[in-house]
Amino acid sequence: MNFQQLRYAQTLADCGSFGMAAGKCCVTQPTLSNGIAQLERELGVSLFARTTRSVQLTPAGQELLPAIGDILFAKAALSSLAMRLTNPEHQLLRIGVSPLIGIALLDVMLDPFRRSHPDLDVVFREMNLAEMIRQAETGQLDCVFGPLDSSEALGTGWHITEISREPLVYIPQGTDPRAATPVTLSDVASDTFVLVPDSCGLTRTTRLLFKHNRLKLKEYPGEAMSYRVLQEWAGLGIGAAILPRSKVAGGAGVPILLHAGTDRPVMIAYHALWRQTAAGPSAVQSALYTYLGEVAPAILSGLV
Amino acid sequence: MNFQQLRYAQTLADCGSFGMAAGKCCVTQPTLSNGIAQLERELGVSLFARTTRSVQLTPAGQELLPAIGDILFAKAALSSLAMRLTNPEHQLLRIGVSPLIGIALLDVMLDPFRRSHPDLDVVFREMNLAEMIRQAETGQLDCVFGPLDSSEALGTGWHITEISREPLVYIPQGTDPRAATPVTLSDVASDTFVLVPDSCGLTRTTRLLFKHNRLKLKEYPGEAMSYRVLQEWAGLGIGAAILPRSKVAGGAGVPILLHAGTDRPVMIAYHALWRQTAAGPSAVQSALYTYLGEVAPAILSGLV
DNA sequence: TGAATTTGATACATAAATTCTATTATTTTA
DNA sequence: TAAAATAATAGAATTTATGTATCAAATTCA
Repeated sequence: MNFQQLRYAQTLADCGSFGMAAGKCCVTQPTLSNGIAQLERELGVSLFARTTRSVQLTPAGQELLPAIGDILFAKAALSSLAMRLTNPEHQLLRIGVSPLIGIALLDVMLDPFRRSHPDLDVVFREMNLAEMIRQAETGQLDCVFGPLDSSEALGTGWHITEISREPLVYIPQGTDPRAATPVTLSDVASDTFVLVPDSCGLTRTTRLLFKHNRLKLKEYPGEAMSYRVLQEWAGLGIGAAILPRSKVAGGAGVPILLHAGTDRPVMIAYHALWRQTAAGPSAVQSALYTYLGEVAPAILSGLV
Repeated sequence: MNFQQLRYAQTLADCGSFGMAAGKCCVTQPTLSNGIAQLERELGVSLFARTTRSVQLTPAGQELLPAIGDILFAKAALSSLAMRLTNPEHQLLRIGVSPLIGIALLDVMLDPFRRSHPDLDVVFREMNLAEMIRQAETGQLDCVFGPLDSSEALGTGWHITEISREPLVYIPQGTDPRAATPVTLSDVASDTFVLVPDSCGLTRTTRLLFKHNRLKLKEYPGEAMSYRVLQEWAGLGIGAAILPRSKVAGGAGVPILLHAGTDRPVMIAYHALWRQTAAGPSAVQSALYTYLGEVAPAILSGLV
């Protein structure tokens, strides 16, 4: 096991293709292919299910990928810490990201900011929403991104900025030939819904949505391991599902927007969140927070 | 940077000699020497101060070593997680250790336990006491070891076992030619004391000790970076110090035991701590907890 | 004071690994 | 059925890591 192989695995999970991941890692496709094979051999499990047309994470891969991310995060932290010892100008921003938003999107959003701060390292960590908030609280993360609710019960001293929002869509159970016209929450409240594990924040958002509309959410007892699996299960007739529009896989046709009581579509809001420290923010933190309020939403609105 | 080099650095920091560390890592001394040199070159800082007779961590090394430990901990977690996927019998115990106790000691203490559980991985993480307790609370660690006070304010559902205790010794300020007879706390309460950063638990223990005896602790404003530095500073006349007996470096002569009011020596107690989970402990956890109560103290009493 | 010992660094040859180019096998697409 | 796309394999070249032998410096002890 080496850091290169772990980076290959992380990139491949992002890209979904050996060739594309190889390009991103600046190596040839066989090199990446070998690296992944070697890592899988050492761990004793297949991380990726390959067909000649696609690559997907196996269930084992989905379980192990966060642990791989932890290693690379810790490595980046070490490098950055060392950098700061030789160059006190050097700054580090540690950012937590909900899997619902994903590192890839944040990476694009913060790209202009990173360019304008050459002495800055930004390290991302994709993790459980609750754990993320705890780490921001203890100063282990400088900023976290996730689907927060406005009614969020946070302690004092938090700053919160909405950076983007998008509509939620309804995935009907089975191959429901329903026209792609919006449905209201009460229309579908009698369905049984398949949910993902409550770590990214989507499950909690869904539950809160029903609660705020005074509806009872009927939950399917099993949990889908990914957004893709969620849709598969819905297609197989196991239950209906609710997803942000950007997470709906392409082949599914026109998505069915969810509406609350009136004509208003139900939106999921993504927030940036950070905690006010006693010492006050550093210069780079201040710059980031300004950027998040002013520039970032414009970039995201063109992407999501 | 690679995992081998990080392991070299961690082992070297433990051993204090290239030759011994090389032996522990099963490589030759030049290999380890090269590995360390390469790591230092990549990080851009010296981690170790070498003389021809000894190796010590530099201040930079002391700052970076925990980050190195984090990487190796994350790697062990990944390996163990993968192992459990192929062999469900396989168990993982994640153990947090206060720097005051040190991984080396725990390693020896748990050795018989590990031998009797072949399908068990034990990974150690040396860290801040407060952070450790938090991680035990959220289930990220199975058991933590540190100098807890009996008056410790913990939530409900915690188990706590004393595994060992040892006397505290008083290091006088300067080359005080005081006879090595015990002193009482009130004898020395007027001294100014040098302390270490409040992460291992010794500083908190010292403060509590004074508080419980209704004495005011005069603290030197700077912090010594290690127990060795603490003694150096005391020797230089910067202030007095209080240390567990096992942490006193050899050359200092007969240590001066601290007594509370009566003849009773002041002891520091080391505890094992774990949190009762809703699901109840696994078989291996139960076995560990029994071991900690019955076998471990006997082993430790012969070592500390 | 000086020889013996201990410690870490260096040089160089060898062994191992990584990576690349070229090619193959398989599946999907048109 | 041909073309295109994808991942795996083979083999050579390169790079990296390791071990043996040796050196330089400091300490120990007679």
